[in-house]
Amino acid sequence: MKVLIVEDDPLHRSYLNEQVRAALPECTAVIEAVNGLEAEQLAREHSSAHVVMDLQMSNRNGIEAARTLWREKPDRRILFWSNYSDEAYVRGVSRIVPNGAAYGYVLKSAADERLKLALRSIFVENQCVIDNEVRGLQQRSVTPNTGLTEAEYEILMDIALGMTDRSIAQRRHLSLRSVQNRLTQIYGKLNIYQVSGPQRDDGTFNLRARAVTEALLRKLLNYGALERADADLKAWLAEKG
Amino acid sequence: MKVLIVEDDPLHRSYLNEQVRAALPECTAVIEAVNGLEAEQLAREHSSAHVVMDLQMSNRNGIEAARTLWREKPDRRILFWSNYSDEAYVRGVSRIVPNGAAYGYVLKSAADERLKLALRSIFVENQCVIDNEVRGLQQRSVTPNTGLTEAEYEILMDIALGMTDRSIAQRRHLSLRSVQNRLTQIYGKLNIYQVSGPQRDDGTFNLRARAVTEALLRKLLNYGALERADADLKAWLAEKG
DNA sequence: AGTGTGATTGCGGGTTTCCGCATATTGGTT
DNA sequence: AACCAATATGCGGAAACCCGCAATCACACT
Repeated sequence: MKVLIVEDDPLHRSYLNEQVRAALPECTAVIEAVNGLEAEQLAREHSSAHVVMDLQMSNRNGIEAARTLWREKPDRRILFWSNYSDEAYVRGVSRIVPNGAAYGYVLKSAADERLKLALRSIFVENQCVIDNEVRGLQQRSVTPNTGLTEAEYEILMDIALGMTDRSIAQRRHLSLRSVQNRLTQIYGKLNIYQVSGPQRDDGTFNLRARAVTEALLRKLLNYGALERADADLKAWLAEKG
Repeated sequence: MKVLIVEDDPLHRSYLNEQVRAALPECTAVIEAVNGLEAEQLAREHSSAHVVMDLQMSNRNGIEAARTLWREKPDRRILFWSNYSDEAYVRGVSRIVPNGAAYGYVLKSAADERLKLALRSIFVENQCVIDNEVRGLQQRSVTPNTGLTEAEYEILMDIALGMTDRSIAQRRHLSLRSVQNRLTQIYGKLNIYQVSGPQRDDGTFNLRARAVTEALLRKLLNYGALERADADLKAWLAEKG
């Protein structure tokens, strides 16, 4: 068994290396990459290697790299090891995981034991291991009342990118009014109407802009998600001409 | 000499501890805090201690903590040790550093030697040490053409928070038109007008929203800055009644 | 005093956002 | 087939945003 470690922080990288060797005595080789780009190359050379990687990295982050890895080999086993349980990350991951692939999501704050267990479960037993905290998010986002639906999330990303209602309508194949309807739903769910005390709909807030802020503060959105979405948008703009 | 280490990541914390002891043999005690809140308390108990701390922490981040520390003791020496050189952080720090205080800003990616040197310069020689990369940002943001002025940055934060033109005018004691003028300046400097190819002022983008996105992507803004600004805004709203 | 640059403000008007109201359309249930 | 809830669409209007134009103010420099 070979394991590819993808992590930009040197301290964390060597810690991971240590843990992997301890947890997986059957592992014959540990390869290290310091960012997503390098990971994609090394993964091609070692097509049988399992992967454990960080999400937040400069020069191709974990989600983008994973997307590539899985596109090239859908049964690749990947363990995500991240500092954060932001909903943006969780959505990002669960959006790209191929059907039936085994993967894991462990927080860096977890104890050594938990990490080792996850390593064995995924790489040996071929079983998914999702951190409890993360699991909670996944549940909630399906429940309608609390979280945003996939469709709403999509529109939320679009206004976060700075698109107008009209261009969103065009991109998502909706009427202008429908886009606006979705927006009002989003505003409701994010509680934009009663920011700072009830009955405050004086015009202190621009709803659309405030929604984005609120989403960022709640970690529904984060830098990585924006970056990816912006790249997608640019691609769409280009093909639209 | 006593040194207070503030860092949430255990690996980084123990690394710092090691480096501090190696660089400063005259140091008699090393105290550790895992977040800003704890740091504030421990700093009160050890009022002579110098501080080295991370910026990105949950439960009171480094900038907020530093603001408190400096308010209570303006000549406290603080070395910021951060993963990132985002302009948002740099602005955040240089906005709160008291007149004449010695402080430092070193990136985590720096070599051991650089960190040790910085520790000695600040804590022993009482000299400022700013990482070169960071230094570059400080310069640029003063230069008018490239970066935003302090006034523009302020307004940018306000729209990022989702405020309307009118409430911004009220908050900043400007006329409505002046706010809008500043906004157009910002749009210009952030290149909102020619996103994705020149001569594209079709209505694909909502300028105000796009400006925020652009600022986030360029790391003029980040989560921590938003969080702080949002707290300030809430305070203002409360006092306004 | 005189001059000039740059920020501030007012006015007007074109565009976009936000939303109430009313009317399809869809998909699933009884 | 009848029904219901959720969603999509169209219309119209109040408010907000964006900005060109022009007058005023502030401040420095000569």
